Amino acid sequence: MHDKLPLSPEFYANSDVVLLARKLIGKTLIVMRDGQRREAVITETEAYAGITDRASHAWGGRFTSRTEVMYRRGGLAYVYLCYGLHSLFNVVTGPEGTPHAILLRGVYPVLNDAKMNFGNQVPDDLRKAGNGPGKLSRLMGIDRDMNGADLCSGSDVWITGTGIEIMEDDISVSTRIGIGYAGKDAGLPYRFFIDRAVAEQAIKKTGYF
DNA sequence: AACAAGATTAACT
DNA sequence: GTTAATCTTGTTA
Repeated sequence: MHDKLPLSPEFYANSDVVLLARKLIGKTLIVMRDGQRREAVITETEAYAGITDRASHAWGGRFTSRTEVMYRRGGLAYVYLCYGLHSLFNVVTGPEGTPHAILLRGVYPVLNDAKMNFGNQVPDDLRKAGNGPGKLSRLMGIDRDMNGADLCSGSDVWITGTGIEIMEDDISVSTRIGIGYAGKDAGLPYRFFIDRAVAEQAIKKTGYF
């Protein structure tokens, strides 16, 4: 049994948000909700590079009640409502004053208290339940109450580096989704993802449990 | 005070 | 491929 300790503040303080977005692939998101524990391997991320990135909420130095949390130290949660319907979960990164964030866009579930360990037998309806930023939050029980949550305390929501190994060659890179308004920044290669089959094989091969 | 847009999703044709 | 659902946010179109 792994300890599944949260990643440290030092990990999140790295000012290279694109590198961190890549490093989060294959790590495990853990959420405690109503006494229930849920764990899922991160399969898709996008980097949002602070004030210089037209796609970022903090572009041009915008500092509002919504974006305020992005300017705090790395290792906090930034959760906001998108299209009036979906809570999107981000990881704040970089040192204090640098509003970098990483959007989690996909996870593959590995544990849910209600159905116990999935192992190699994840139910069909859950295999795709975390492939999308809005679906991810619904699957894991994340909502805006978690905005500003400390990902380093290991209490409500955190990310652990133990468990899964992903090969560098298995990580795909592309432009980000749904940010056509961002002009030339829409072309930046800031999205990282792995196939579902790769995630399944890695979980199986590493022997997660 | 009013408005347009949005880091999406599911259910259509 | 198209569209409705739904509401907060940042801007003033």
